[in-house]
Amino acid sequence: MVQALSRRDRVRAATTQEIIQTARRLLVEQGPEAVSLRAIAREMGMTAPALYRYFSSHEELLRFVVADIFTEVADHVRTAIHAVGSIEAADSADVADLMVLKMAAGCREFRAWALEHVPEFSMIFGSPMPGLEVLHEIQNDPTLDCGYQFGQVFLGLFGELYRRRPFAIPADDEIDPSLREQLAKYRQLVHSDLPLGALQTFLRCWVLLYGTVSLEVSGHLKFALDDASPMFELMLADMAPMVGLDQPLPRHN
Amino acid sequence: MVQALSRRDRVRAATTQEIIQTARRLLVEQGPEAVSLRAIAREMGMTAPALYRYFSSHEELLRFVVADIFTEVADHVRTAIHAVGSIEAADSADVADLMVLKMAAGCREFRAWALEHVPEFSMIFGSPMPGLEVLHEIQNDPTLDCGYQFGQVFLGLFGELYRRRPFAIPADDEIDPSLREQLAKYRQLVHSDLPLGALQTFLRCWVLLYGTVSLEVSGHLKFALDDASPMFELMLADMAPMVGLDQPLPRHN
DNA sequence: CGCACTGGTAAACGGTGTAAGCTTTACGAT
DNA sequence: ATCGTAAAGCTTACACCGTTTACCAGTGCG
Repeated sequence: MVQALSRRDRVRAATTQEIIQTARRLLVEQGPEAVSLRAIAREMGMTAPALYRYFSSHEELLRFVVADIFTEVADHVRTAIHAVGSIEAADSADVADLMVLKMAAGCREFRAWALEHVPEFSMIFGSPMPGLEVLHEIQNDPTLDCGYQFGQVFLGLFGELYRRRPFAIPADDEIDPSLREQLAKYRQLVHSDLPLGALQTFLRCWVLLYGTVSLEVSGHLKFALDDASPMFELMLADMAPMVGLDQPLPRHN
Repeated sequence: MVQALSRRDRVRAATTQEIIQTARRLLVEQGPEAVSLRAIAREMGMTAPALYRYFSSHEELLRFVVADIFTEVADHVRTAIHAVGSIEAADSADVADLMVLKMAAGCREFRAWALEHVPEFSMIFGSPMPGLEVLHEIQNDPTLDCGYQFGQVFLGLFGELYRRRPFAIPADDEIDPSLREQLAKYRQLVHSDLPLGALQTFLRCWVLLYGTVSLEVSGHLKFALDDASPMFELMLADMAPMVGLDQPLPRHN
């Protein structure tokens, strides 16, 4: 099924990638408004309409940029999780503890990456992309897949934590019926074998993590706090009991 | 000190208001990109440069729009809180319960307003406005005051709840020193007499509420849920113990 | 009356995304 | 090896955008 790439196709892919990277550089160096077709083309020694050979519109180009950012943050979080230690190297009794450490490391890395990459973070998690409703109908939307991959990083970790050291989750019949139905659909979508209650807990954790980081990064906490890191740690403390810990998610030094 | 407005000044204020309302209408009907000076002017039967008689730039106009939206959502929440019942009419024993109902009503109204006014919500709580850092140094920035007023609605309610039925809060020396310092500054800024621990709890509640609503409105929960209302209710259930309740924040019918 | 100010205009500058058409280059199949 | 074709540039053009400038019709006031 998969065709070997011809030389021309490889050149094309390389150029496509270069366009995306140029767009990202402009985003970081000069802000979101600077990411114009003309600016990108200028930066690459081309003219703006030439970019239409690679992307059908400005918006599509941006969606590829978003996808690129998504995979980067996913990689960062994955790496941070992995750096905590490997499961094989640990005593089987310590494995559960290790998973907890990985969880904390993943969350903290997510925040750290966000704070170091504010424009990128705003791009992928900021206000709804123009034409978001339509976006869900697009077939080859790269953001969907990359967003999915990103979610899998956290969900995979969460699932493993649950398997290694099961914590209290609501039984199926304790879950709001409407929510239960949606969770079932979601479980199927992400090919998970976790109980619905675990998925509910997972989503609650994600809301907590996203809300805290997003609020801090967007600057909408500045009215009260200059440095929101203590609030982030408090959030982690809130998250701990959700996954069956008495202690806040510990630091891994 | 306050001068009576001359007739001309009243006309001017009315026109200013009409510009803002036109901008809001365009925002709602045609999305954020449609709020251009030319479009506003066209809509009002004027030309774009005429708007410069009222606002010094496009961005300043937008900041006034944001301020307008802020006061509207604040009014909505305030009204919803008030509609639950007046304190005078209640038995003194029921007053505390009443405050809890008001709290729940305020949070739910905030979400309801956000869902009914997605473009406006994205405008005031979305990704950081271009040049946000500078924004804090502007003197007559209307968004600062209106954002403050908005915060006071929730903080006032929270404070009254705490006074009527004090709940467990961390003592000053249990608070992270860095956070304690910032909370002290914040308390002074908002002229509150609440203990620092209460302010910390308040901010945690706000992070929870904002994060949940923002995630839902921006559509970044769609990957899992079509209807996020059950998650919102779960969030309210999480919030309840923070303010000393065993039961989730009850509904007021 | 004359003067200054207010609130509008049109024109223009440099910027944007995008569409259309033309040219050159280079690959692939015959 | 050649020829057709498609890819990947280019230029030009259009309709927008925010903003500045210069100009002009009123209005209110000394």
